[in-house]
Amino acid sequence: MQQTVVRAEEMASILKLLGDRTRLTMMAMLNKNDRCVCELVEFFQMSQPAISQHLRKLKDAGLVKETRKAQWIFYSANKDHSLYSFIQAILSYLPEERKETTQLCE
Amino acid sequence: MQQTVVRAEEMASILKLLGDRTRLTMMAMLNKNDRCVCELVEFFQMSQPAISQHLRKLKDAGLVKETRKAQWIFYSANKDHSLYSFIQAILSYLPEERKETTQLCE
DNA sequence: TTATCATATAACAATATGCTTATATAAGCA
DNA sequence: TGCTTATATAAGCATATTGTTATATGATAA
Repeated sequence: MQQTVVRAEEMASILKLLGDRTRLTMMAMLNKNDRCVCELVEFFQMSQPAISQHLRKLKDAGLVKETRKAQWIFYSANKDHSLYSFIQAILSYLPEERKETTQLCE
Repeated sequence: MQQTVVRAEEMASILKLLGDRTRLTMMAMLNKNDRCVCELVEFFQMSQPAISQHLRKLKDAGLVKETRKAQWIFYSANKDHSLYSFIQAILSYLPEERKETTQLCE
């Protein structure tokens, strides 16, 4: 199986984004389930703007994508990202989420 | 094969360190060969203190180790780091170094 | 409509980061 | 010893990062 090759510059920018506890955990969550902003605010116990700003960075890098459903915007990992397999490889080292947080908005 | 499980906090701090083009490339180099500081200064075309400061961060995290040989201090990846397999997995996505830089000091 | 809820964005402040220059330390050599 | 080379550390500065509060936007519901 041929492994993707990632340029150092590009890899560094992805690692920098994931090099933040909140964003890393967020990516891991969004890699398993879609989540609306309010669920993330609830989960991380952070202000809504703080969460939105983290999501913005992940979105700008193409790591997550959004889908509007009625008044909510759901985010999820962008599995079409050209380096998704790399990201997946990193996230695979994280343990499973402890409490399987229930969907809040829906 | 059982894969190491890494706490989000700890993973984030490693990713943050590797989320810098210089340190990432440096880790990849040191994972293949020992290098003295002067070689890194030469390679990265950066000031000696700048290189030393990056090395310090990597060393503080236990990612690299140093060995003095006469007047030179050689750095190399610390393969005994408890999360070395994780770091290795990340670095494995980088392409091979183009020009196989020759040893400068020795 | 207008009010409300969900989210984004702007402006700002505190702190962190990554250089720079200057200086300290430690080893080798004349 | 005193000079030189290799490296580390300290101090300072510019910029980046990450949160805060205030406000804008967009959708739903009354």
